[in-house]
Formats: sequence, C-alpha cells, structure tokens
Amino acid sequence: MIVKESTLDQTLIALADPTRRAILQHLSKGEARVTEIAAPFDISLNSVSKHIRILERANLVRRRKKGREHLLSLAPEPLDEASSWIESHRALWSGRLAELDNLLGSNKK
Amino acid sequence: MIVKESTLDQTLIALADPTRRAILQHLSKGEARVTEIAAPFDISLNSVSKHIRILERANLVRRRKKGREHLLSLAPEPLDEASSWIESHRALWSGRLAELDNLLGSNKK
DNA sequence: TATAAATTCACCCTTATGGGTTAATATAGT
DNA sequence: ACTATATTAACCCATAAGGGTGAATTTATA
Repeated sequence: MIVKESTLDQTLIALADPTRRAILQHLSKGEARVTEIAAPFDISLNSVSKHIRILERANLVRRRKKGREHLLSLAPEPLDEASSWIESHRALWSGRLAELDNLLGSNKK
Repeated sequence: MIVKESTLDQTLIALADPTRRAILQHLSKGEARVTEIAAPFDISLNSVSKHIRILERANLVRRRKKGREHLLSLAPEPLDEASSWIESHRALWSGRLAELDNLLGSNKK
C-alpha cells in the first residue's frame, strides 16, 4: 500500500527513463509542442504523450495550451530536491568509506 | 524494446523507492545482514531481499557471504553518475530559465 | 461547413514492481 | 544426525510502465 508517494519518488521515477531524459534535454532548448518532441523518436506520438504525462506528474514539465497546440516547457525546481538528496548522501557515504579505509589501513600489521 | 539499460537508469530506478532509500540510509551506518536491514520494516523479509537485489543490480550495494549470513555494504560510486547528470542539467536549465526571465523582463513595456 | 491537424482517450498486450506465502538451500549449533 | 537460523527460490496477486492501435476531441483553416 502506498502511503505518501513523495515528489522525490516521482522525480526519480521520471528521470529513470532515457526517453524522458531525452525529452527534458530537448526542452532545455526551449518550449516545444508534443509533435516536435516526438519527432526524433521512433515510438508513437501516443507513447511520447504518456512520457510527458509522467514528467508533468513529477512537475518537471509544464504545459500551456495555445489553440490546438500544447506547449511544453521545463520546470527544473524538482531537480533541487533530487540533487540535494543524492549529493548529501553521496558526501556522507564517501566520507564513511574513506574513514573505514583509514581504520583498515592503520590496523594492517 | 530495451536497447541498452544504462547504469544510470538502474541507479535512478533503485533510488526512486522510499524503502530502498531507507535501506541505503541504514547501510550508511555500516555493514548489515539482510535480517537486520529488514527489521524496521513491516514488510516481509522476502520483499526486503528483493529490494536489495535491485540495489545490487544498480551496484549501490555489495554483498559478501560469511557463513550463512549475507553482509551488505554500501557502494556509493553509482551516485556520482546520477549526481552529475542531475547537477549539470539543473545548472543548465536554471540558467536558461533565468535568461528567459531576463528577456521577458526587458521586453515588458 | 467540411476538412485537416494536434492531442488525448480508451482500449490491448507484455513485462516489471512490490507485496505476499510456502518451499528449498546452506550453514551453525547441539 | 537433528534442529534452528539466514537467506533465497518459486510461486501467486495486483498495479504500473511502456509499447501499440484506433476513435474522440478540440481548434484552425480552406
């Protein structure tokens, strides 16, 4: 049973797919329509549409409608949380391992 | 069809689950057995075992057997790749958005 | 108004996740 | 040799992902 489903979860899930990372990279060049985003991929427009929904769920992408076109743009804020989680743990863990290596090293007879 | 299945994918998938992040956090205090890791959770030992397998698949956790006990320990290296992907894109995107804000700001009559 | 374009919706299929339970395996200890 | 412990294996179940197709919806345009 899912209790909370944090935004961090959704962000990491969204980033854990190469197609979605490519979509984000495309959007880093500026606003784009769904069809434009889909063009480089040889999967259906529909699949791309679903990937976009997952990116929206994670608040990594925003949509604004202009007539029949849906214009997508980046919203990088969620990356802050993901980045800080990973970065803080990375620092902590590397530190602990280094410390452990020291202990083992100095115990070596 | 999955073509490559990068280590970055596996790392992000592994991190995108709160149970697995909690396991990593537990392991940051040092090597531990599967049973010890499972204790704080009210899910079955078996479920925890599966989570650990996913962490191993991402090379975030290493296992060494000592008799009937399996001792798990952290291997933080994969975090480097994840961190650098996110961090570099975060920087890029925030930059672009700031730039865009500037343009819009200066165009405002 | 009729048609074309841009998207999504509603389905289908397959595979993976995350949970469970009940064996099976391997090792420790008596 | 038994028995208990630590862990995985082999299943079952439900749900979500990731892909597809074809219809529906909305808006632009001839």
